[in-house]
Amino acid sequence: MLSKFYSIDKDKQLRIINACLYEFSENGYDKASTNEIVKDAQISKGLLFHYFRNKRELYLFLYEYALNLFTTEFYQNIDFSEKDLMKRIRQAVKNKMLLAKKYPLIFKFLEQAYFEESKAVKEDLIEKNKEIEHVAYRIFGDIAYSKFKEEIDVKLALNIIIWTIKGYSAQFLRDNDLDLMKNKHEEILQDIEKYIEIFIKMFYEEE
Amino acid sequence: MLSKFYSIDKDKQLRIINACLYEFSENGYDKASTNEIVKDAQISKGLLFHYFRNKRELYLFLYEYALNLFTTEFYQNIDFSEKDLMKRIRQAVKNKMLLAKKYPLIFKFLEQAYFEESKAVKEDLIEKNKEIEHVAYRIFGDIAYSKFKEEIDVKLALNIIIWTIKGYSAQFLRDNDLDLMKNKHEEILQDIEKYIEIFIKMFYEEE
DNA sequence: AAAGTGTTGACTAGAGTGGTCAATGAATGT
DNA sequence: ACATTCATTGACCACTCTAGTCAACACTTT
Repeated sequence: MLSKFYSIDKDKQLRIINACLYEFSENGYDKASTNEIVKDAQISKGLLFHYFRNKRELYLFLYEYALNLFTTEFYQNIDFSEKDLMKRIRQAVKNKMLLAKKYPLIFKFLEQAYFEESKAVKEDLIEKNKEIEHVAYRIFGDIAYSKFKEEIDVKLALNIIIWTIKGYSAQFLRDNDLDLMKNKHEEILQDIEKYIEIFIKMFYEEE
Repeated sequence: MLSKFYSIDKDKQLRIINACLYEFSENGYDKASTNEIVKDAQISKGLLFHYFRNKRELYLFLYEYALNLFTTEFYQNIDFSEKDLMKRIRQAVKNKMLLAKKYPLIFKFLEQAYFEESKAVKEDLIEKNKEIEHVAYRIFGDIAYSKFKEEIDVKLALNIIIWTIKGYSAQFLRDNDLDLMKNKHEEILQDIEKYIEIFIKMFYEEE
């Protein structure tokens, strides 16, 4: 079915993909309009449904495409020989930011898909996520947790770290446009660095 | 205009309010249907628009109503003579939970309103929030920050604490139904307590 | 020139929307 | 008993927008 889509002009392919990413990330599944997509991609309505059986199939294809592109590139640039948690986290944050800069549309789309509530696709998304969830925690897998203070519950500490970074990101994205992020690259890293320093003081054994 | 609404039967008033809270919190502003509301509240379409000029006015009234009810009751039960941050936070968490239990519909509605994206009301919400934002941070206003370790940046520490609690709540609400929360009251408090203990160890001067 | 493929966009049938208004019912004042 | 006022109804309107279809056209390839 999708072989049709893959065999067409790369330019057109990208035009369609980008139009979809934009429309879906801006409006969510239900409110996204295929009419807008074809207008934006400069193709006819019929052609879109020639490539994809229906809206749902289109969305799920897009999700897989975006997730795959993002995660593979993300993990390629993680140095798994580095066993220190904080250094690993620095890498991950930096990595994610570079990717958000490189693929802003995909980043936005995935952000929105994370909160997608439409009954038409929600279960499919959950299903697809299960397949890769264990991969996501690879970052915290082979870490030298011996550096932690004995009295600290590592699991709780990890949660604090993750939630802090998520909280910072959420606040940042609320206060700034994604396009603006490109310029604030350094600022973000410095902010995160401050938190990481606190975590080191808090959680690591003093040497 | 609203005097009409306030002067009617209290039962009917509540039926309308609850129907609105439910419909809006379940679907967001745009997708919420006034048809569903009147069906649920068991009144006629005309009557709803007799009380409220239009959908937007209805929503904004509801937001003000919900926010007001929630915040006043919330702050009434905060002991402002207690100057220790962690104790204050314990109070706040407990308080919010009791309110979520007492007014689940309002809680859900406010949660959803926080993420409302509809162009029709987004700016109004931001406007209304500005009015009370400074009130929200009263909790952290008159606190004895002298207990903190000297080398800790209090502002960053506060963010970590807030984001951790938010993160925990978000995860909990994702994993559990709101109705289920009633039973897990104690469990939640115990979980939060563990994090608070870590924060005390991390941020407070040892005595 | 025939056959096959890619591509178009006008069109359909449907669902649903917020909001209106002439008509009724109930209650009150005279 | 009548008139006036008010609350309440729900059929109805005009409209928007939707996902998806399909006969027709254009372009290659045979």
